[in-house]
Amino acid sequence: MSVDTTLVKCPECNSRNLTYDENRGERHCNECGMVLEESMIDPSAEWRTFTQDGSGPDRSRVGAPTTNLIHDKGLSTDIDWQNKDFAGSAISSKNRSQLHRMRKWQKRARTKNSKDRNLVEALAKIQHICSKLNLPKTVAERSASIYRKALAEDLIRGRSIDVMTAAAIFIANQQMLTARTVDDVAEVIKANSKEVGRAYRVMKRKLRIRTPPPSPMTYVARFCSELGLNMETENTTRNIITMAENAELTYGKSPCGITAAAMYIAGYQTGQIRTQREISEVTNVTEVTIRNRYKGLLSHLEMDVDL
DNA sequence: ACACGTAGAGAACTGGT
DNA sequence: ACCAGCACTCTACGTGT
Repeated sequence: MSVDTTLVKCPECNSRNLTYDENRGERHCNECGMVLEESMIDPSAEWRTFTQDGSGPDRSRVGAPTTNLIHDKGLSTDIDWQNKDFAGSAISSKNRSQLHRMRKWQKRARTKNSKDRNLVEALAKIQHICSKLNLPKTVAERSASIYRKALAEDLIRGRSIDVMTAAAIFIANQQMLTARTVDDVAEVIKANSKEVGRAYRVMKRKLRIRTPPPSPMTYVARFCSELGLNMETENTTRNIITMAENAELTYGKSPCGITAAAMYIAGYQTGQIRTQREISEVTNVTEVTIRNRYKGLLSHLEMDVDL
């Protein structure tokens, strides 16, 4: 997290107190919690430096950086479509047909086997889904790398590319704490979230990938913003979650459920009341679960609230 | 409209065999 | 590899304010 004071003011409350969160690719206001921009430019380094300690201004750049998002990592050669030679003058008709054949074979050689073709399709899909979800490029890159591993381990065959790309993206999202839910990812590819969840678990197990256990805290900024809750309520929500985690009330429970319940309680404490229905719609947690969770929180934590 | 509580189903994890 | 038991959430419903 870095605080950026040079840019815009919050359109909601005119505060200049804005925070940019690299992981989420979001800028939000610290006063009112408004999310200002959701798909910002990923600021992370895209090329390496060649100085001794790896820092410093000497950023040598030879060619484009390699990327997991192009199936051959962007390292292949393209033959220009123009029938011009290096000096720009036209190529004779004799050589033109040869060039045409070369282009054709170059294209075929680039995507030579079924795995390559699968990868080409999957990588395009990953970029599409990530952009729909406003996920930063770092997440897309990581998803691509996970998908490559899955393909190498033969986990894709017999499963839908859509679902497997979604699963890879969800793993990356969990690792980078970007606060998207399985439902979010599944919705883009119009798949059942249970399928995506299943693929997600299979992938994690077979590739021995570990993701940090999701904390309810991850979703606070996003859900509070979507519910139009101010900073006071958001901070109160965080306090409640901290207490719940310290009291070990969160293990084995759905993190969104805890977040939902904490927001519900926080609303009554600060006067920014949202109905269970409203919270349910934003968090995708049923009202029943919100009730069960907030009852549990209230009975185990000492809080002064009248609901 | 909102909140509450319950019953049954289903998915996922664990531990046993 | 299969199965039973477990805690949790969801759907669907009736009831209460």
